[in-house]
Amino acid sequence: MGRAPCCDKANVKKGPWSPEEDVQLKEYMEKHGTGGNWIALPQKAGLKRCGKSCRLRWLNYLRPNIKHGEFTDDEDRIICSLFASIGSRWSIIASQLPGRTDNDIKNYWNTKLKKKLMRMGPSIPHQKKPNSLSSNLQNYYSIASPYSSSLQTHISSSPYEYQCNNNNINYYSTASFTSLISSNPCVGPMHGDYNQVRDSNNSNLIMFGSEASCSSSDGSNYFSNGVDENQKMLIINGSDANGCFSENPLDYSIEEIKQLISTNNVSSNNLSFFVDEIKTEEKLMYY
DNA sequence: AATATCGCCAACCGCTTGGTG
DNA sequence: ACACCAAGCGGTTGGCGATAT
Repeated sequence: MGRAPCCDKANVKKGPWSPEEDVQLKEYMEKHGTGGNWIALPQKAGLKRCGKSCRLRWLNYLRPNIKHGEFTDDEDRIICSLFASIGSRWSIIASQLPGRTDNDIKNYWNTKLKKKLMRMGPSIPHQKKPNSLSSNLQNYYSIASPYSSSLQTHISSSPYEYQCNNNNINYYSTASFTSLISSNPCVGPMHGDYNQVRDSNNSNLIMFGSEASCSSSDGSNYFSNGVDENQKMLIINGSDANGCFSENPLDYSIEEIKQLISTNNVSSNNLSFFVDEIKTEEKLMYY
């Protein structure tokens, strides 16, 4: 017993879409939208296609504001960073890259980005050399990328970390961002405003700062300081999404972080991170 | 010049999720 | 609580152009 087909396979066209079909679908969508039912759409639009096929064609290619072509370095970094923390959840990753589709990002990762990273080894662009403080630490790292597509704002936890090539992108220190959110309760919820460290077995997750989503996958269900046994997660300065941000994670020195790791029984074997000096502050990066 | 291999990406398949009655 | 169904999602495939042999 197989799964019932979603449409009459004998009477639907498969394979690449012709320009005529594209026009037909686009015009129908612009006039009527889906009407909340993709399955019924092809017949209404006069297309000999399966509803799923129409949906995919619209979402991945025809809908407005789709961005095609080369990925920027910033996009690369966001993808790497999110992949490191949540894995291949392409739709979530895509939600942080305006104009990009999950399919596009998935293809890009599988065909190019993964290979590019393998060529580069554990480091990725914007890495700074570990300084003397981190001589006993490995130099795995990735960027911390607090990011919000809803604000169209890429927020760095330090205004000094990223090259700003685009005047439309604003950069905030964590402190100024916290203040921005506190004074604008209508802004948000924000997603991914956090820094993490994982050990090399990918089993211990240490989370700094605040997190805004209500999904548990990124640790946001664990808002208080302490260790979560199931997730093997040490939350430092955790807080919730609704404007309730805690103190700046940069306030911790590396010695204090080590102390927290040790007193909370998080295994420090092969813990892979390094400290990056920005001005006089110590900053943890995560991989 | 002919053929094989590679790289890319649009599209498909089927499982999971979430809404509804 | 349960069944049903459409949408969402991610892994995989197939076709096509580019490159290598």
